[in-house]
Amino acid sequence: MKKQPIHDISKKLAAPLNIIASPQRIAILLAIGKGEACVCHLETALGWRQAYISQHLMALRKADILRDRREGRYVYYSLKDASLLDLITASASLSGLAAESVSSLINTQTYPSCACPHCTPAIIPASSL
Amino acid sequence: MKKQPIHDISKKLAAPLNIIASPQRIAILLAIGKGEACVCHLETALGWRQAYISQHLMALRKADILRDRREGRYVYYSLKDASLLDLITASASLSGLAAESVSSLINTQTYPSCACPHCTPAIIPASSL
DNA sequence: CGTATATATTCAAAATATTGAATATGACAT
DNA sequence: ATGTCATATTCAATATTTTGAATATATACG
Repeated sequence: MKKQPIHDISKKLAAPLNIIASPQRIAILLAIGKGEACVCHLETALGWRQAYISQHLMALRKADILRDRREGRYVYYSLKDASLLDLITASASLSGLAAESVSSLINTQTYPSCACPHCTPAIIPASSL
Repeated sequence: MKKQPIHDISKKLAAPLNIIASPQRIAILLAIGKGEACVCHLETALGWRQAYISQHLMALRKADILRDRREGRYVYYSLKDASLLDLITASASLSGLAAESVSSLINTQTYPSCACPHCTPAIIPASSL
């Protein structure tokens, strides 16, 4: 393992963090949680337009943070490394937030095949997100 | 503890992360490490102009990430919460880096009164930063 | 006092990121 | 094939961030 200068390391560290450090993308990551979610689910959960969500998903995928899996018409997204949620939770203290107020928002439910196209508030109540 | 909607929480989470997620500011945080450092030390360690460093220090202080302590002409900066270094180290995996390649860059030395104005490579070799 | 040194601030130009609108693609059903 | 639904992409306008240059402040010292 060759030792890299601090500027190189810092640059590499900053790149994915920078993609994550956006309110919209953090919300997406929490909404996906430990399971997987399709775009239509996120539309419901977050209340944004499809194209807007898709743009952020692309940024996260490009940064190698998300995995995507197509199943028919639906594409399911999941975190490549679920420990990212721990990292986000741990960062709560930086914002003066209790870790619990973050972890309680993490969608822990797994959707082996997400109820879409029935991905509606009836199945995953928006209030729990 | 009142439950806040996901968008509010995400916004609060993103704010400090966004300040941290910059190559320059991560380098500064690593160079400060668990001790404290004055601006002139960072100038030497990072090879940047004073005003440039100061601007980033101000951003970090404004985000409540750094503490400053004036002692005569010198101002010593230190992390308000040293566990931030753990968070940065933990984020290494997101960049495909070994945690050790990051932790080895963290300046662990404490400078109770930093040897400045003798803050030179002779005292803290730039090679170790 | 004036001068020197350490650090902070302001301002504007350049670079980058965000967002909305429009449109494209891919898969399934008829 | 055509239509429809889910998702992706492109493009341009706007907003924000970054950076450099210049300058200001604060402290110590003579």
